[in-house]
Amino acid sequence: MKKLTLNDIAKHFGVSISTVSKAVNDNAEISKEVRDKIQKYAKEHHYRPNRVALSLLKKSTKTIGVIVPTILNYFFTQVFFGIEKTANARGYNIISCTSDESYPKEVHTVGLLSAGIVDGLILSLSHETQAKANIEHISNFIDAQIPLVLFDRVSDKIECDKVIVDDLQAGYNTTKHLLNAGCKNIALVSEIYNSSVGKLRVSGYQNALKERNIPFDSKLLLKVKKDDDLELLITFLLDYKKIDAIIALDEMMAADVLYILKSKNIKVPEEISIIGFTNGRLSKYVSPSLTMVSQHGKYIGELTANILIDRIENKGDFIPYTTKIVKTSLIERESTRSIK
Amino acid sequence: MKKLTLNDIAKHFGVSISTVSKAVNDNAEISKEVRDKIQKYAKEHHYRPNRVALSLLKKSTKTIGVIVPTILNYFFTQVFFGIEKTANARGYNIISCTSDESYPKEVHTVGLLSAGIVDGLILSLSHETQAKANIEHISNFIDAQIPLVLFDRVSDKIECDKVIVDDLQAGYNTTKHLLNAGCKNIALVSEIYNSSVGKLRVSGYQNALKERNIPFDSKLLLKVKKDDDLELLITFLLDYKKIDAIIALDEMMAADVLYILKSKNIKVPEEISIIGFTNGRLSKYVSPSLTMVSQHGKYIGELTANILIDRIENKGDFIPYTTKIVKTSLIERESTRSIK
DNA sequence: CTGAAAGCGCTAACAC
DNA sequence: GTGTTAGCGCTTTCAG
Repeated sequence: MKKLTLNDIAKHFGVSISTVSKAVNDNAEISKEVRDKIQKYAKEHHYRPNRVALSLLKKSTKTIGVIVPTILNYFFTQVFFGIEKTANARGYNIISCTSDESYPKEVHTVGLLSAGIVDGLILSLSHETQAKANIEHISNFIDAQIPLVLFDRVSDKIECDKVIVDDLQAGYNTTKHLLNAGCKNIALVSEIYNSSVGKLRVSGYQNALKERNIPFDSKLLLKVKKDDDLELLITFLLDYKKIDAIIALDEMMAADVLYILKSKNIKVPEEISIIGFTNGRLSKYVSPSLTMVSQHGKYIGELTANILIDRIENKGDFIPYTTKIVKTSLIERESTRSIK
Repeated sequence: MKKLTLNDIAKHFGVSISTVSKAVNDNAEISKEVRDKIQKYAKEHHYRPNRVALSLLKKSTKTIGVIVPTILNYFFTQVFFGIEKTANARGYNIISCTSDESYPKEVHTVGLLSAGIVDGLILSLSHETQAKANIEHISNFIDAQIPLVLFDRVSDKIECDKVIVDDLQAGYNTTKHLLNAGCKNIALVSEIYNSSVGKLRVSGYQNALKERNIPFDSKLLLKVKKDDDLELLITFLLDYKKIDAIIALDEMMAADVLYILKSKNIKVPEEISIIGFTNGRLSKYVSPSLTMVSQHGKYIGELTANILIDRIENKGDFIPYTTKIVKTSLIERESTRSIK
């Protein structure tokens, strides 16, 4: 049985198409009998109004686009989960896309979503986009008058609603926590040194050091590229200086660091403490379990979706753009110790 | 600047709307000059044909729906990743939905997606749906003539393309592996005892036992409900009998079991071996690292998407439905040992 | 080479 | 209470 349309039903009963439309929408204009018999027929034949036609008419698709750099990362999965949940609760569907950290793919996807298929867009910039700092595609999107909310990986050059993690503070807090615990030489490993997020965390780290008059040593800042051998970099680091603690800007990386240290028979946390970012499942299960910074991904997703939908549904009266800053929490586990 | 339409451009040049349509589509019917100037204008003003209007006209949205029970699970995330990748490569977008293992939510979502917004659907049944075995919503969907591919959690009662994991064989293989290693009393913990997948794995487990004339002991089969205290169940199990090995049907559960055993000072694998299902990130990082069954999630996603898109693009000539069975691999790590 | 018109499925004035 | 009509943005015959 092919998809049923209003026209089909109208023909079947020998009435006009608008009568059927009104009937299925339970419009009181139509006599009770006619309404009932049409509704019964519609139900029996599983009539569903064509949402594409409705979208064209109403200029609203009730779907929102989501572009994240990758889904294979606990933080983004969490955010995505939060977005999906609140969007659904508010009657929206999600079109989900991945930029794979690639600038051209992001440009392409943003372009695609600007063609009227979404009522709004949630985006976290790809690493490459942030490195290039080329955001023309975003400006074009905004010009098309479609609401946009940026989260986590944002850009100052883009004017729109934003939800960000308090990464400066988080970098500061973690470092301070380690300093307070008696650590002196604190290294930091980052795979996202070009992203806004990575830079802020490093700044926070530097701020905490400066406060204690500890000079920043760039050799303690490990910038790890995709295919770099982390083990080798860590080996060099340990040869260079006695290290008390390592901050890793990613959960996997924190686990990798732990793994490498263990394989070198270095005791964690007795000899070196580790703190990682993104409090996912790994951190709890490795041993020693890892002290982590939680960014509250699910909450960020919910907040982002709510801000976007509020703006979608409020078109007309312009509300100034806001930037919400979500605080992080330090989840203390076994990978950090206090040096007396 | 509001979204530009063909009409706007037509007015701007004082030509007809169909001329503009042909011009932007680079139709040779239109003179080179006119084409060029219109194309130039369109590009400068970021004209993008409204995809909703196109969808209505072409009766094709170039999007496919994906409904998974949950995204917060490594296997489904992997499958999703595979789907997204190949769908994008073939020019399709993804509308992603989660059933949250809930029957009503699945019914609702399937209904939503049957209203013309997707060209096809990829679905893995929710736990509740499989328990209830009520699949009327799926039948209705199929009646609407929209291609459907089921993966992993499928149902015999539904006639459509399917991609499944060879769970019977996987259950058999894991059990046999443990038996060959000298294990006698092998327990199995499952949170998905109502799902097709869970049942098949248990059948495979039973087959392997039967082959060795080991009677199946239902007390060794732990059915864990959402809020059950796993630690307590394991304690009872260990009190009941000397256990040589535990098979866990989920990665988190395997890690939990490991955790519980360690906390009881039971050596893994010296005293008890563990094999888990779903080879995610956890398994590699816990210690001892876990021997796991890999279901090749990404490949399943790619395969599923390809089958669906082939069917979408082949409408007309009917190809018989296929069921593809994807074999699993056992990834041996440190949580299993051989008893001499 | 360009334009008029129909139509995808639906809703909402506005007639009757 | 029911029907007619216009139109959302686009493509595609078919005339001119």
